[in-house]
Amino acid sequence: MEPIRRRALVKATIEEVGRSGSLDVTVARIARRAGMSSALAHHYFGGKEDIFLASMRHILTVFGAAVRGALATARTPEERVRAIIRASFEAGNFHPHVISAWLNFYVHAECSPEAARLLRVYQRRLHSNLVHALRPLVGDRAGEAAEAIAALIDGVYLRHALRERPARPAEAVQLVEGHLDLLLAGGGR
Amino acid sequence: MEPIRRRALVKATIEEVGRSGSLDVTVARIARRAGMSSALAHHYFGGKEDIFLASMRHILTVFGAAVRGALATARTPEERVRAIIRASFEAGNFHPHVISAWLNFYVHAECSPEAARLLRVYQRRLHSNLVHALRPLVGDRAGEAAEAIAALIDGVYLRHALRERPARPAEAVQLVEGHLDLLLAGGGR
Amino acid sequence: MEPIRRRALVKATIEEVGRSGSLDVTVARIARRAGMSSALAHHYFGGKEDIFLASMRHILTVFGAAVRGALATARTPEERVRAIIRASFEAGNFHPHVISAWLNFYVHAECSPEAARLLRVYQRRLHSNLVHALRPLVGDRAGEAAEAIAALIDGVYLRHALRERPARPAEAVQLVEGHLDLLLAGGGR
Amino acid sequence: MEPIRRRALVKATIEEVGRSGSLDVTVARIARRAGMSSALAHHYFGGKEDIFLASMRHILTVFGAAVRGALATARTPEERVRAIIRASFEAGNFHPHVISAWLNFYVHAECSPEAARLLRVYQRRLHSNLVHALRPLVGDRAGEAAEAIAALIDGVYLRHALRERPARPAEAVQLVEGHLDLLLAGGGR
DNA sequence: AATGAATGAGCCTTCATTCAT
DNA sequence: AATGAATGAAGGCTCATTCAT
Repeated sequence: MEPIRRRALVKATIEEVGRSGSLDVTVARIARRAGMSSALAHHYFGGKEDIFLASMRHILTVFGAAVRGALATARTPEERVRAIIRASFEAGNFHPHVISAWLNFYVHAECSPEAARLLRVYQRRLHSNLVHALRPLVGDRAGEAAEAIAALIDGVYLRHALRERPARPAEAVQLVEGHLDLLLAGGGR
Repeated sequence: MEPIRRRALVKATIEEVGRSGSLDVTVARIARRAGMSSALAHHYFGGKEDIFLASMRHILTVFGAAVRGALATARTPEERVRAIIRASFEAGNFHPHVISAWLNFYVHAECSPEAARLLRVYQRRLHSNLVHALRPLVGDRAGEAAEAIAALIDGVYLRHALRERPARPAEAVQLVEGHLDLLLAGGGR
Repeated sequence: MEPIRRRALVKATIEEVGRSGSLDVTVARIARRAGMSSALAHHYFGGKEDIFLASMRHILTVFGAAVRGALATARTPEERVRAIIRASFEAGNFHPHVISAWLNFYVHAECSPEAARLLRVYQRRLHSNLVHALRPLVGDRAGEAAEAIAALIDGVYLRHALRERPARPAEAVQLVEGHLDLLLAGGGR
Repeated sequence: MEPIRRRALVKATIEEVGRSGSLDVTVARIARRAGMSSALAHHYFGGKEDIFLASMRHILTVFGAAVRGALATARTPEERVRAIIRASFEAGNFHPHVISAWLNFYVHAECSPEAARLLRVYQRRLHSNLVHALRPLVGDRAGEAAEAIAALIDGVYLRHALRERPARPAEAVQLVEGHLDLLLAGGGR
């Protein structure tokens, strides 16, 4: 039972946070959407913060899996970079509720050490993946390039959280790949 | 007294929200930091939400003034774009507390219509400034280019909110201008 | 549990309002007298106003039941009128706390639409009962007669709310029946 | 200045209490309607309760004056009784706001000793006036008769407080005089 | 495994009241 | 005579959390 309940709660949390656009959702609401009592939610997780952390972990895990999956089929360095970008805006990750929940958790990291830790892990992995893929393409400037692409990805997420639904993954990808195109075209020398 | 008190409250709000990295700060805390009772804070503003909106308005006003000031001395289109970028990361705007408060208000706009309205005004103005400056440089692609630069600016802000203090305006500017450099170098053709 | 708690709260409300002679009683006081936390009171009712309305509804229900019960055993029109009068001052209704609570709710109806609605229902039912019983006795003048008796009942209640305890049902009945006696004696012609 | 300000406040209080149908009106509102600051209201009266008491005193004074005036022109005992009844529903007293304020103060007496004292004075005077006028008409039964008429007057007031505006003095008088008519017609023997 | 029952803690907000000017 | 400025106190309400069943 436990894993089923936990999954249901995580899903409900993302939906509820995503819908309301705020972490000020009651445990009772989340539990109700997950089809159980709030007492049970507390039983399976320690408390509200733990539910949030589990949800954040889930979002980051899904994201990581998407990147890993995309990287597996990439053959060239350039393909690897594009794979990371595309994975970032894949349907599963780029759903309005998920975007909003992601942003809320992101901000929540400012006052939750554990959330900050999770986020740093994600950022470091993304950065390392990007650097690894970019090095053969731009050499020493891989670090800055990775930083710019990561910022661009986060910025696009941020701006989508406020936009009217639904999100347009294709546009998002194009915007970030536009930067990559410039980088590869002009940056060769 | 009223303008003095209001200014003090806005300043205290930004500081308190910035420090804690969350909008879950009590009116009492804000008022205490501003050196008054919470009753007085409610007297001068209507309530908590109004204090937040006034603070957000203040941040956006300061930002707008910085951009306007920077634009005033720019002579060429390229200088105009760089002026906007630099103004975005000017010391006054790019203070850790301000960054954090800005981000929190940004997210708050997801569930506050008035905050959303304020944000849209800021976004539209930034976009229009960028497009106006970019058109002579990249022609039809000014719209996309503006979108990318704006996303980059927001992304850098977002990532700085999580970083350990203090912020590094110079690095931030360089990151965004790096994109502009690529754009202008590769966009000639 | 719910019905038990609700009953306890209604009872405590009437007692507390009756004792203090005012609706300015805190939910906490009411809840404490009912043996629970104020949070639970808010849980079972929506808020203070709902607690008041439920209490008013209870008073009017008890009153209505008393009248219905008394009418059931009345054989003649005159007995019906006297039954209504006596039921109005029956021990259950004419308890000092109940009188005071009733009066407070009555006045509260001036600024609470739902309370006003409840009161109108009670008034209309009382009026209709009286008219129905009086018609065979005074014909066309049943309407005015009902109005006078109702006003007399309310006036006696009002004046008892201020009196030192305890109430004297017998005197109250006699006062109203005195009017009825005059009506029936002089109204023959 | 003082008497002018006090009069203005009393008038504003009756209007404000009458309009809202509740004593839960802020001193600030009352003062604003009276065209002054709430601080000044506190200066002239000791506090909120004193403003209420002065307003109540004013209502009772006006009422008393109306009765005295009416009694002055009455020649026979019966005329005296009718004079009292008519004075009770005179335009000045029977204005919707005044009725509502009167009722609110009446109920307030349940938890304000001084208000209770004022009310008792009014009640005693009314009772004594009625008894004095009724004695020549109904002898020993003057006490009960006075009680009934007083209850009827209060009841009519009470019921008018809830009614839709405007009040109908004529109907009110007729209702109470109807009782008197019965009393004099049937009570002679 | 699951929940209804229950509460302590805390926050926003209101308002009568005071005081310096 | 008059008021703007200021606050302490208090109340309604919410909610995360606990616990007995």
